[in-house]
Amino acid sequence: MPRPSTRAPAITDVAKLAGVSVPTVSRVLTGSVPVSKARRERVLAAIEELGYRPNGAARALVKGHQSVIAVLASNTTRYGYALTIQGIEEAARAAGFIVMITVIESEDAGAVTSAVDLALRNPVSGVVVLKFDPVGVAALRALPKSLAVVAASGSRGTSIPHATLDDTAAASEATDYLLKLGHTTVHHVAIPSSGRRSGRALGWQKALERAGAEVPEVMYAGWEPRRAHEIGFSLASRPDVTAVLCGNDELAIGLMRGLYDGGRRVPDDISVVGFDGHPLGELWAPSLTTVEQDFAELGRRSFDLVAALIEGKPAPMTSARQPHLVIRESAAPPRD
Amino acid sequence: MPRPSTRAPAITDVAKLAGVSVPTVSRVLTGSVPVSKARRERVLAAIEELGYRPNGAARALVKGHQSVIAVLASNTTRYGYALTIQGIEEAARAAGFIVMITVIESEDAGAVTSAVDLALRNPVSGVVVLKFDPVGVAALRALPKSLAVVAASGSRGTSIPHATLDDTAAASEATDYLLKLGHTTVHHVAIPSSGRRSGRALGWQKALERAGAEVPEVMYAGWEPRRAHEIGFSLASRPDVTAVLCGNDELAIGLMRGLYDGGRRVPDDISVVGFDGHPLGELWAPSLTTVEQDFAELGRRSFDLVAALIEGKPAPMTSARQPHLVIRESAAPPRD
DNA sequence: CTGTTAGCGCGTTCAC
DNA sequence: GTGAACGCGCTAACAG
Repeated sequence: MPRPSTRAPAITDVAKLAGVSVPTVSRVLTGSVPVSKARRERVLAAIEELGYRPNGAARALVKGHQSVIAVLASNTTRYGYALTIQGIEEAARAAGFIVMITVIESEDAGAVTSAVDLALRNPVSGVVVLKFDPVGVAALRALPKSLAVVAASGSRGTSIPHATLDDTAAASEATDYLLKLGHTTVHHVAIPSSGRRSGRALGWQKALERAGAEVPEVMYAGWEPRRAHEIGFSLASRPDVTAVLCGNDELAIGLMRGLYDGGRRVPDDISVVGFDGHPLGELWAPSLTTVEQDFAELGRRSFDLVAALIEGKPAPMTSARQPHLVIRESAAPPRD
Repeated sequence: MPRPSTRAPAITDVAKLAGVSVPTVSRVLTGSVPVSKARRERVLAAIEELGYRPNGAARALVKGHQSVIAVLASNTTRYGYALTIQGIEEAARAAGFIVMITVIESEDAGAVTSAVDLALRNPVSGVVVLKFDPVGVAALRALPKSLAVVAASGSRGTSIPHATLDDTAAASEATDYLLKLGHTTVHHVAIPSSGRRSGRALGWQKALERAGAEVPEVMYAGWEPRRAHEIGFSLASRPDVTAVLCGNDELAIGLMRGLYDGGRRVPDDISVVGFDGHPLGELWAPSLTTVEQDFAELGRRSFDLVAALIEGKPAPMTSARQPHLVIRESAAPPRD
């Protein structure tokens, strides 16, 4: 069983082997100050031979922070979350940063502060909070103001910098589409939201109001496709429901199966539109009409934002590629 | 725009405010040595007032390592990968560790070493490699022997400690099931594998050989459900194919849609069995018969293993909850 | 129980 | 260009 045994080589070892002083090694490492070619090469050779790797903790101690950005999220596996994190990691790695992930299991104050404490125990350069839900909002509140913090979110920010995906407009677009198809109104099965009402629910409601259509009560499904399945099953016995906009694709899929189990057909009896652009949506039968969102891009942008904050540069206010409706098979004109 | 401005409070600030020496503060922090109640409370109050948080880099410098474990993976969003990472993070957080994630984009030597260097620039206590594919294998090779390293994998390990999910046996079970249903043989659509052949392919082949059934050529689909869709579509015109075991559920879903588009019905015309237990599988129509695997548990176990290595304890050789077949609707006896 | 002293590995003065 | 000296924040090893 391999035990961490031999001490990792330190800069002093390199200096000794190369026959130079420690600062000289440091200089070739950072490239801050020129070093004579001969010495540089000896240092490089020594580094190579020893397999030396600078100690990040020592570096961080000197510089005050390390090239690490913390990501705070309530979940890492859900589609949008996972993709956003992937985008953050990708951009971070390209910039020589590494990402630490800490999940916050609930919006309970204890869970939030203990997770934040754990994450901030390391001298991170900045933090990205996935503000897709109430947990994200709570995390933002618990973060010290002195840090470089950005939120990745669906809704626009307040005081702290936000990278956003405007799902409100996209939800309106999807709702308009269903209305235009001839449905008298559109129902909404919602995911948990960061505010009183998610951007998606807001956009849906606005579109309905603008069209003078009735605004049905929102059905809350949490994150569980199974719950959406139940909702779908019960909706199957309600002939007044002809179109449903779902808070995300997993719910849409659960809903469609519930509808199917209840004896209703999509899109013949009822139209369903999802949200996010989950890769399995297009493989469903019927394939899922949905609002595609570029979460990876949101993640990259979030990183760019923190990076700018860290360097004290003005935040690059380039807006993200916005969500857009992708028309497939699951929505159609109503029956009659 | 909030810039990182005011220096974070350090232990000296706390000591000064509490009117004690620095080591005393350290002692109440670590609890290593008893401190008189009066002083302890003053220290605690000062910590509270200042919002002090110990600097992990400084700690790491002293202790030789910090409470950080690095996770190396080729991907963070695919179902099994994401869940394993979730499990690692969960166990790590419970133990006061935080996880850093670095993705390795390809098995190309450059990509591997640069990612490993980036990850190890920080003084991690240990590392977990997701050895589900060739990239994981390459990463393992690039890691220094002096580190506490464990692989989370489907296949059993060689020199380094492994936490495994025995998918070979489970693949045999699934294949046996299809054979028992009356299929003369079973085809296999494979994911990329960490070895020449994945455990899943191996188990499938073994079961076939044991039963004296013909072993068809493996169809490689990569990770893309779309590719499985194409395979399904082409398989639709091959009446000799009556049962397919897929390397994962996403492929199974893509395959089923391809079959559907090619005019074949599942399970009437053809049986399909997936792998992993993706939550959307049960919502498909037909719901997907699959081999469920507890990836989160694999992740937790992987962390427990590194944690043990770090402390120099013998590795806890408790075996993980093993994958098992979940029978649903997508597999049935052949037509004739 | 407590304060003093030393040192973790590195970058950054500052002299030469 | 280069080396010597110092300090980042913290804990461990000593004295008391």
